[in-house]
Amino acid sequence: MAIALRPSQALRLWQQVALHEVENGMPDLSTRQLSILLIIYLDPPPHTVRGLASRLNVSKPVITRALDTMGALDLVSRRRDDADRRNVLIGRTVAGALFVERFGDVVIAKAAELPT
Amino acid sequence: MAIALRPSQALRLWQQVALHEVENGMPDLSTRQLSILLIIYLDPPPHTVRGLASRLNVSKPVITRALDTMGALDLVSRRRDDADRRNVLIGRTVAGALFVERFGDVVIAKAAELPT
DNA sequence: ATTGAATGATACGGTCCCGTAACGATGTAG
DNA sequence: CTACATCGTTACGGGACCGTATCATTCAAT
Repeated sequence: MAIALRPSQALRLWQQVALHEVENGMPDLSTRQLSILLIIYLDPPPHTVRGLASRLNVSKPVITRALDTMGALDLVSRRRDDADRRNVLIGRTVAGALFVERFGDVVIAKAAELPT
Repeated sequence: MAIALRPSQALRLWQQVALHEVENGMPDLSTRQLSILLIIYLDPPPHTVRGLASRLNVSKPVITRALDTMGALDLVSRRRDDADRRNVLIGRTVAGALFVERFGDVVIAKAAELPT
């Protein structure tokens, strides 16, 4: 069944989750970076720079730079596609999977605490 | 009643909302900026630089810079406190209220579309 | 009046990100 | 073999943000 939220609940949920991330010193990801990360971890592979750029309606360098940053944080990985060596396949990492899983837990916890 | 979310729903919700913001070219706010914005619009005033820095567990310049950026976007306003002129009171703007309201609508819409 | 505390802003060097344009590497078609 | 297209990356000048330290302004207490 669909999830029904009232406006105050929706905004409060976002606030509580964002606050939790900031308070606990998690990486200060932008909306773009978070979008990319969640696509990689929620949608079926393969993921390429061009595919992500097209889906997000942004330029390719935006994706490259986001992958640079999140790669430095060990949240995503890159490797060449052996079938077509022009492509770069973007993959998951252990640290990234843990980050996403923990993030989901935060959302669930804050949703459970929402006032009626 | 509390909102119960399964892990896949929680993460998918975040993904869909983030994707919607990026696709539609909304300001690419960081988690810190979003936290500050939502505190200003959800929590009762007054809001000060020091109070926000303390609540978010970050330094004062972080708040000043975030207010600079979001002020340039006309999402928040600043004015001196006449009672204690050391303080700066952070307030809402029409554009900011519209942004937050629209954002809440996006969350509600994406939550309603979540698969069971 | 003087001292000290408190507030928010600014300066600094450094890193990240922006949009646009060009680039090297690789693949494809004639 | 020679164009040409595609892919991801890099270059560029500019802006935003970082953490730390310092600043001017304002208030409070002596």
